[in-house]
Amino acid sequence: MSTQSPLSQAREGNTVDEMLEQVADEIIRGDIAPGTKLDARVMAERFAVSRTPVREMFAHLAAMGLVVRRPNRGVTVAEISDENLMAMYEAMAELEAACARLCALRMTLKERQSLQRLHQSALHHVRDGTTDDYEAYNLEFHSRLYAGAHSPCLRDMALTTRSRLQPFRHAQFRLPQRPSHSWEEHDAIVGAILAGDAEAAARATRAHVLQVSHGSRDYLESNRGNDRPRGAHTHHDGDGGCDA
Amino acid sequence: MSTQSPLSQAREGNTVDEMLEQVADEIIRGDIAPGTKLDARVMAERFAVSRTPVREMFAHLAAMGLVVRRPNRGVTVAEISDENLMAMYEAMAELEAACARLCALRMTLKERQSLQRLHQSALHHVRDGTTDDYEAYNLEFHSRLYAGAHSPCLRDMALTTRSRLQPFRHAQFRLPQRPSHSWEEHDAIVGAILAGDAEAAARATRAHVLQVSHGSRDYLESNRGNDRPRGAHTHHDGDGGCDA
DNA sequence: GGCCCGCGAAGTGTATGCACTTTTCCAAGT
DNA sequence: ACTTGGAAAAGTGCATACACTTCGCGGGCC
Repeated sequence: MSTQSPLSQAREGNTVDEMLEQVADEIIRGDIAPGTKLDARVMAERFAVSRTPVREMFAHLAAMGLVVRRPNRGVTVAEISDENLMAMYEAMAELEAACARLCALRMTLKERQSLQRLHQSALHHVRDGTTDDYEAYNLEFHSRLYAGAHSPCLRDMALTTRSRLQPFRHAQFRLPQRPSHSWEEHDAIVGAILAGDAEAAARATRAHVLQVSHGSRDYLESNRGNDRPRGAHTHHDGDGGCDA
Repeated sequence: MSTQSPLSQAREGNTVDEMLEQVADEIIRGDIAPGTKLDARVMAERFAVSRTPVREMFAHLAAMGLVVRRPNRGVTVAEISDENLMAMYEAMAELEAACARLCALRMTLKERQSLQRLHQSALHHVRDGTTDDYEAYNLEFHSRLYAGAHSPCLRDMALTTRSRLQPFRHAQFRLPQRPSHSWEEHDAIVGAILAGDAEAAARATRAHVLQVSHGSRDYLESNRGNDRPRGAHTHHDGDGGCDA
């Protein structure tokens, strides 16, 4: 969108990346529900390009794990089985635990102070109870963990995995007492990091993420009966399905 | 390859994937050196296809991190700076440590026995000194760690990261006493896993991988002066470069 | 003699067309 | 009436064609 370029062909650095960012965001935000089929032609029309760059975007989305491409049957936004969801959360837990461990060892003084400030200032979100606000804080908190590890590769893996999990985490904090529990778990993590206790930070983070995963699973299960009765999670999928 | 289909168009499930597997393998095996430019046209001729599927393959390779695509300037097989190499090894260490931790907790009896057998039977490779044999054992050993964690997502991440590291590990075991040291480090890992000591397994694995990373770095540095004097690692690359 | 500008060739990115596969729907048979 | 075969339509995948960008080179200008 934005600058309506008068020319017609050859740029790529803009075309595909812009589409990719936009569509990926829509999937991650949940605007496009898992299981939806993405038609290459309507995508092409929507962005006023031909099907070729759309196909390339699909390839990127598939590589990110946000969509699934089956040989001659088009692409659908990824739909994760319960087992896979738990497996991904488990990987996420290990990833974040590793980050937290490194945070405890390597965060700069500024980063530690900033983390603590962020964490403390979020306390009123817990009381006021604005779910969206807490979710924003939560996102930022975890991002700080990824960054504080000072390991770009780990950070990227964590961000990627989080992106793939994001479509399945919506309304995660709707459960009444979840924000307060979450904040307390964060508190343990912050404490361990500030104290420089690497193993404790790892343990606390792992526990926290696994706790979140249980929330996600319960939330999904409670919705299985109402929202989509025709078993949307039945594709077996063979391998783990989280190559990324 | 295999069945030389007489037809001409529309199959994808074979065409791109076969090319991808083959080229990725060549990059991983080091047949194509890092920094080499891959010409889309000659690729197309080589596989007797048009440039379209070749481009798709390039997209996949880029997503795997094996090649770098610059806007209008073609693709080159990935060349990793020293800092990025170390960062990737660090991530690898955390990934493998997490796997080892889970191995200690969840490996079946059969897996434990099989791991120990593999490890013990490799002892003679250390003495006989066939580097290739030891490397094969080493690959298998680590693969068992990934699998034994029973976490498909972690396994895939580990395999992906290993693929990206592989081109830079060649002749890693050429250093005289490396196999013997490596075997002893493996021994510590196996011991911890068999004993069910999760944290010890994680520590031992992390230490082992970091040890390997130092070997890789030293090997690269010792070759920097001779093999490629015109500084092949100077691209700054901005972000971490291991989005996976 | 050295630097800069413009032109040409090589190569990348996108559009379009065509071949094949899958799916759907309708008709004929049981 | 239900199932089953097949044909048409929809949609994916590849090839080819074309537009634009980048890099290299030679001639003109300082």
